[in-house]
Amino acid sequence: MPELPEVETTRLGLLPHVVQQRVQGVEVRQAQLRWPVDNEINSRLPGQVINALSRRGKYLIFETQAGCQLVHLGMSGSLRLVDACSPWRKHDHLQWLFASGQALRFHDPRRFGAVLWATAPLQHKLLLNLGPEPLTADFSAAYLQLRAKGRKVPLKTFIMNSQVVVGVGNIYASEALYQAGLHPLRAACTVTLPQLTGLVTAIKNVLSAAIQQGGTTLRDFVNGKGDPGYFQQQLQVYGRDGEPCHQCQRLLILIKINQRSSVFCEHCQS
DNA sequence: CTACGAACCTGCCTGC
DNA sequence: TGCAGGCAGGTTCGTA
Repeated sequence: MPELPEVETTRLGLLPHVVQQRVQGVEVRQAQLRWPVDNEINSRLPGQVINALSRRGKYLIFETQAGCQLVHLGMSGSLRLVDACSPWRKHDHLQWLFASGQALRFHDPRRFGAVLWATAPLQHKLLLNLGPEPLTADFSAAYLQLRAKGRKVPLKTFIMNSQVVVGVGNIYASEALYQAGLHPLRAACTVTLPQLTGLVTAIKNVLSAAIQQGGTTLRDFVNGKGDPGYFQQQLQVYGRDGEPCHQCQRLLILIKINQRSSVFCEHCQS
């Protein structure tokens, strides 16, 4: 479900309801997620005040004086604010109870998500080697050129690698490559600097637009308040295989790249 | 170092 | 109606 725009949408939605709130209690009903829920969530988090809610890549970081809770939504995870006494739904695995009487529930049918604890989150093993944030100046064509040197992997695989740049998942990689007119199978090292410039611009454009629209809802993504996103109405290629390209009217092609569906236009992307 | 496949899980849709 | 198979927004890990 969530790529960077969905995680950011979740963060923005939760921000006013979570920051400065004291965690009164934690209830873990299913600790077996991608990795077992860290014990510190039970032992150290209760009683702490959430000082800030930040994001690194697709990780949400709940900051407290005692340490930070990291939440990754995986493929199907979502966080939702509910009334503390509202009934638990199937696949609600965790709840954080706040002094306000609201509770934050972690819902994740596939359990690919994670809830972890770190005293220095950016030094955590899973965050330490992440590439730059796509919406900062660190993510530039010059940087990409440096990283692409000698890499023969498909361009789509390259930009979906979180060590290269964070936050670009299957939907937005497909959209950005289409917008930049670049073929998803192009070997990364063959892309010229002007083309990388266009690609960087396209990635920033697509992600920014998606955040503005509240993310993409294909099945069940909702923000912290339970609202869906609207960016799916602006998808140009993802999920449109067999339909006409909006630029040339030829039919869009679907191929598998690393077991992931990749839709593109053979005529407009090279 | 790079590249590829498998693995983690459940739900939903398609076709027989 | 039932069931098998394939698919899904992510990421790590083991193996060549």
